[in-house]
Amino acid sequence: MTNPLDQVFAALADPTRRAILAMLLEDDMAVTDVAEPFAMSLAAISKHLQILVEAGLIAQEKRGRVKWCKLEPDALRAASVWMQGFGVFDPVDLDAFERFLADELADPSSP
Amino acid sequence: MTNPLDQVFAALADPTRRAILAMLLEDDMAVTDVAEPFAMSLAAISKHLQILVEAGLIAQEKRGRVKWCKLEPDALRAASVWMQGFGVFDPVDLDAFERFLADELADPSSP
DNA sequence: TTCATATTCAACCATATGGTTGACCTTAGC
DNA sequence: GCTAAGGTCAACCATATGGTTGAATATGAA
Repeated sequence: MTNPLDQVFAALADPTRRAILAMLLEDDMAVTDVAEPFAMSLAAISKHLQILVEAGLIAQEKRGRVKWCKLEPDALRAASVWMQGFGVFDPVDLDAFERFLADELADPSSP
Repeated sequence: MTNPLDQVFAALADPTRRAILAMLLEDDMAVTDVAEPFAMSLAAISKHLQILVEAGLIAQEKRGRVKWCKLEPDALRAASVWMQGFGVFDPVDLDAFERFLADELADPSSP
């Protein structure tokens, strides 16, 4: 799964990870605090966070023995832009969007 | 995976399915024609289409022996709204879209 | 009727995913 | 130094996913 959009959408497909993103929207959090409301092990949450990092959706920074997690909206933006190409048809940008689609279809790493 | 957003994002996580959606943006298509550009069996494409139907992203209608597939953008819009809940971008961020396109053209290895 | 086309079904396979547990490393505090 | 807290790692397990093939079904054409 090399394609960045693959990783972003796959990361968003899990409700635990979407809930984590929503929590981080409020504020930056430590890994243990992220895990607290969930009925699963810390290791499981740690894995979810790793997936979010690899998708570019969050960033982590270690200060002392605490690892802080913060939202990283750029990857979300790319996915949102992809989706909005379907939902919103602006005559001005339709040509550009079609070029983008042609590009994605032509890319051998994609389909 | 009961949550509709789970299904929508999981459906979008596969590059074959995103390419199918892009094709259907052009026009409605029969299953066989959808499958034509892909290097995989018709049965595999049939499964991908079923996943897109269950996610609400496309609809299928059988006329004669041909089953037509058409885009159903409402489910996409729901996912888009979820992402916009993060508030980090406008519902229609054409600037972001243009930047995204520029990046795409500059780096064809990452659609 | 007979044959071909369009599509799905069923069984199977390899790999990915999401979870567990217990051991491990690093850092903080006493 | 000793102990505890914060996280990760490794091994494992069950199930999901994405693909295959061959048989089956339904419709259209001759």
